[in-house]
Amino acid sequence: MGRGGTITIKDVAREAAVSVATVSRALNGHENVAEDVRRMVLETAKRLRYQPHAAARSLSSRSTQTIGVVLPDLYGEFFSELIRGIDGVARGQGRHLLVSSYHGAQEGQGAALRAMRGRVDGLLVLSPYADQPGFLTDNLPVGLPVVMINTRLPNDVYPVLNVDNHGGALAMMRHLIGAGHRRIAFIGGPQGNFDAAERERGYRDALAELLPGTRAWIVPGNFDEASGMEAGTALLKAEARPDAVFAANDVMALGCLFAFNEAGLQVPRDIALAGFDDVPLARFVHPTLTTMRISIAELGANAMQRLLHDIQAGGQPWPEPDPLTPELVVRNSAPTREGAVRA
Amino acid sequence: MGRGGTITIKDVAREAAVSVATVSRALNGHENVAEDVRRMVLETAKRLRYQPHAAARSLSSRSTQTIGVVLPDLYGEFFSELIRGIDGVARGQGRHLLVSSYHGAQEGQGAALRAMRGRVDGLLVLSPYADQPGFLTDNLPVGLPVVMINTRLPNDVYPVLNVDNHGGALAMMRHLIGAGHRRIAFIGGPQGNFDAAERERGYRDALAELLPGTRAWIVPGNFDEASGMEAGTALLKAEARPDAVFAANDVMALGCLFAFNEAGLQVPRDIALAGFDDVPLARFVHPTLTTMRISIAELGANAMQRLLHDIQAGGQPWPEPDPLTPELVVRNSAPTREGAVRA
DNA sequence: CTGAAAGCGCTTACAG
DNA sequence: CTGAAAGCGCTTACAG
Repeated sequence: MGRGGTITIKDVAREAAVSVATVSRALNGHENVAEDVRRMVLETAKRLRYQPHAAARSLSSRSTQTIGVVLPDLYGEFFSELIRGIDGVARGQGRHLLVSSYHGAQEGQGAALRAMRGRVDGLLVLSPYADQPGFLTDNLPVGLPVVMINTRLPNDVYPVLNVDNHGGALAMMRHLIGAGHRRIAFIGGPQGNFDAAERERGYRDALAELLPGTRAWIVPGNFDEASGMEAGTALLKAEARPDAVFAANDVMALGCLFAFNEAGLQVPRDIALAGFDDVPLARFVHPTLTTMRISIAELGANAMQRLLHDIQAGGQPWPEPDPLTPELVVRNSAPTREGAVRA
Repeated sequence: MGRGGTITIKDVAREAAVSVATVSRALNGHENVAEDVRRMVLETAKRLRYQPHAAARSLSSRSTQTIGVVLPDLYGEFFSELIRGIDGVARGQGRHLLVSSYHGAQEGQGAALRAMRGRVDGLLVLSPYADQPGFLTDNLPVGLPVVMINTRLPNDVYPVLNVDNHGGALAMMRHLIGAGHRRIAFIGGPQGNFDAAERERGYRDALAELLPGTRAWIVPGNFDEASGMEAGTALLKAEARPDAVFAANDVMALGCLFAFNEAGLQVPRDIALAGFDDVPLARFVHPTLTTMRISIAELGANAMQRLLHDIQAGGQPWPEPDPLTPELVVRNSAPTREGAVRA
């Protein structure tokens, strides 16, 4: 036995009276082992409770069977769902997950990326710094397969899995307009936020296409509840208030709903309201919130699948993966009008 | 350079014109390196973008700088919060996190535990199988530091971080009784669930101590919303309904609240209601829910701290860690009575 | 303070 | 089908 009482491949070899090479082959299911020898080795390994040492195996086989996941944070529903999706695929393939968060700071993320050397076979990265020139290439080992998630990339060095925010916003606008709304205001998201910008672009494009001549009506927000409340209050001050409000995310829609309730307005009778994301709360508020559902877990699962494909395929050229399509969820805050066309 | 274009310690040594031993010492901050040599090595390593190979380092140093986290699942708020707490401490100490979920099946967990060999310096485990004889010892390398989380253990082989569910239930009962309630019903949790059993025990002990002679009034539940609804409906059918209901968790309390609303009862005027956990929804429902808050992130952080201590301390004897104390959160569903003593 | 060498526990050509 | 040996990229006594 090795020091510390752990069983090594040598112990198994000695006990089974074969060479370590044979033990290794038997355990790894190689073809070139006599059937009876294999059985005997397997049984010996089991009896000794032998468990291969992962670091040693990684070092010689140059494969770790683990995938690194580098995220800004591990907190909250979004990342939780993302990890769930990633984990589901990983388990199915017998891969381990090395998760790493860097809590915002750019230098922290560089370190997190560099520390992955020798620990993982590939990397899933969600990063706001990804579009900084050289950031990825400076910190990532060359040749390591990487898939980016929900990230704007300056070039196509790595495949990216995004959400089709533009298409989702278009779909919501089609729904609202189909339900008869014409004066539709939009509550925007934080400056520089990619998701928010894409959703706003979808709003504008829908107006241009479906209600030509209508002016865009956009109030600022920053994705939190308070900003949604403020936006809602501001909208009610307009001489002619909107007949529908589309918030760039659910949390702001919830704040907006609160403002409408405070003002004594009835949603959707007096004013319709829609969000984006389908947060868990969306189905619990009154009225329940019409929104675009994004399956974050699916996003994670797709990214993982793509990464595993890339790891196995080696350096094949990669077609850009399809973005994830959000799904319209019609609830009570913005119902489909009787007889109107379903979006 | 090594194959694949990666830089190894040899490359740094050659470039710096010293031995690999010196490079290793300089990089690891050992004392016995001349200051100018160290500077030169560090600079060379930086210039070459050298990053030590984690597996190689682990193999020779017998330390991985990573902590394994084995959970039943990665899904939902509980595990998300737990991981957040764990991650916070891990980052502070420069440790990586290898997370593993086994989705319920016992065999899956055994495999997850065994696969940790050579990957981690210690393990954080949350397991419903932990009290099965031999389960832990059969699957865990001897000598590997382990801390269990929220687990009932047959003996004290490993330290356990638990939540003081019994004390929490006592505190809630003190609050309800202090608010003047006398007919307090309890909605129980799933059979065999440790948390649920402890909370029920707290309920019973509080009755025995504070309202001697009162019979316990317990309706079954299984922690989900539907069972809370059923329990609430059942309670209203009693000839004399309770004046307060204490549900073993918030989700059931929410279901119960729904049942009361349906029946036209006003909470808390007609009947008070309390839960346990402080889920995010608790502050959004009407009326807001009085409950016991458990800081799951703190539970995770404490467990991680303890584990790191054990890793560093070697085989010291471990005092059982203190359980986490839940905190009473008084909201509108069960307010403190005017003039009543605060719990 | 520095280097040559052994060793960590595996895998994998290379011979046979 | 099997074994002896080299090698993966580090760290760390051991000499000097």
